[in-house]
Amino acid sequence: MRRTSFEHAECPIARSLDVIGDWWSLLIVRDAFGGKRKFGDFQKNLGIAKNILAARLRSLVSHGILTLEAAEDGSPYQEYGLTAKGRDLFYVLVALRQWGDRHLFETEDVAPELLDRQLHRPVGQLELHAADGRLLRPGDTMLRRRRCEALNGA
Amino acid sequence: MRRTSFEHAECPIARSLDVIGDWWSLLIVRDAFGGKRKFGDFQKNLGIAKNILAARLRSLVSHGILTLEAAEDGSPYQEYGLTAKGRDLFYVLVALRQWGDRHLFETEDVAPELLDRQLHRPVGQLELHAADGRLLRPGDTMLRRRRCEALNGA
DNA sequence: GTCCCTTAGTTTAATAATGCAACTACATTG
DNA sequence: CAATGTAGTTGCATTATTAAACTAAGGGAC
Repeated sequence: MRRTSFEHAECPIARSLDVIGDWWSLLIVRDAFGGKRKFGDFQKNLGIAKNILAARLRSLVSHGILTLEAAEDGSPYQEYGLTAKGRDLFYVLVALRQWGDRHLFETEDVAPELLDRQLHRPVGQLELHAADGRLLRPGDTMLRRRRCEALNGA
Repeated sequence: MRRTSFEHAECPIARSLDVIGDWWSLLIVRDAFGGKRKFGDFQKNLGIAKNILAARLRSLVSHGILTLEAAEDGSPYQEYGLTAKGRDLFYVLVALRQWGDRHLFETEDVAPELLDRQLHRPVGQLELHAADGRLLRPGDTMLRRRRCEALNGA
């Protein structure tokens, strides 16, 4: 592991990156969203070395992002599935997808489109709103260290 | 570089991760949002090795996420600043922050709070909306390979 | 100008992570 | 029972990261 000094970082971004900030974890989660469930599915689709994939899947399971359960379709093997915590990475994946769409594609090659499953129409951009509903843009926010009630006794 | 097979991946998530998916780049961008601008600021705050920081800053500049310009405050050194492309990583950082907040903190240790700079009140959760305004949740989306106009001549 | 301090890196050598290929284990198919 | 498919593990070479020492350039004190 790297960045040991951040293991108990107070910053949630650093903590998140310690869990899913490596080269493969988010791609595995992306494929899990895409319906992949078996070791071989991930391996073939990602082209990742099998030992690395095994280590990543183990890590994701140990962090409660994936579960490893017996397959329901009768196959004798086990399947990896997203937990609620793993499904909640949806917004991280969408943010990465939309940033990549906006900044990493030329007009020639076009990214696949993210569609609403009901309407089959493109979804909007991720939005962050203030308490009063105003749309917030980059730089419209600040951080405040939250007060720790545990410090002064009760 | 790793994952060379994904260098021209059609998936915008994979492309994004190729650019900012390493262990340090997003933390550097986070600190840039926090006002850090000089090499030493990043180095002290992150505890990163100086050669790695130099390599990452070079990479971020070469990808158009940071710029390296003469400092405005008269100091003889240069400063790193976010470009529009870099500022647009805001949503990725917020997504990681909110996921970490929700899943990586116990009741005892609390993450710093993201506030609206105007109201000084906590911001809402990132939202993804369908074309008709419906709020979309994890799994409510699908992908469609966009059609390539270049293929059939005109 | 010389000495020393700060800033911003580079270089070097040790350590850790990754990738590749071969191998194991187990269950099914023929 | 041999062949095949799935899910890994093991060993080794390659690559990335780290820490520490080193370089270079500017500024201030004298």
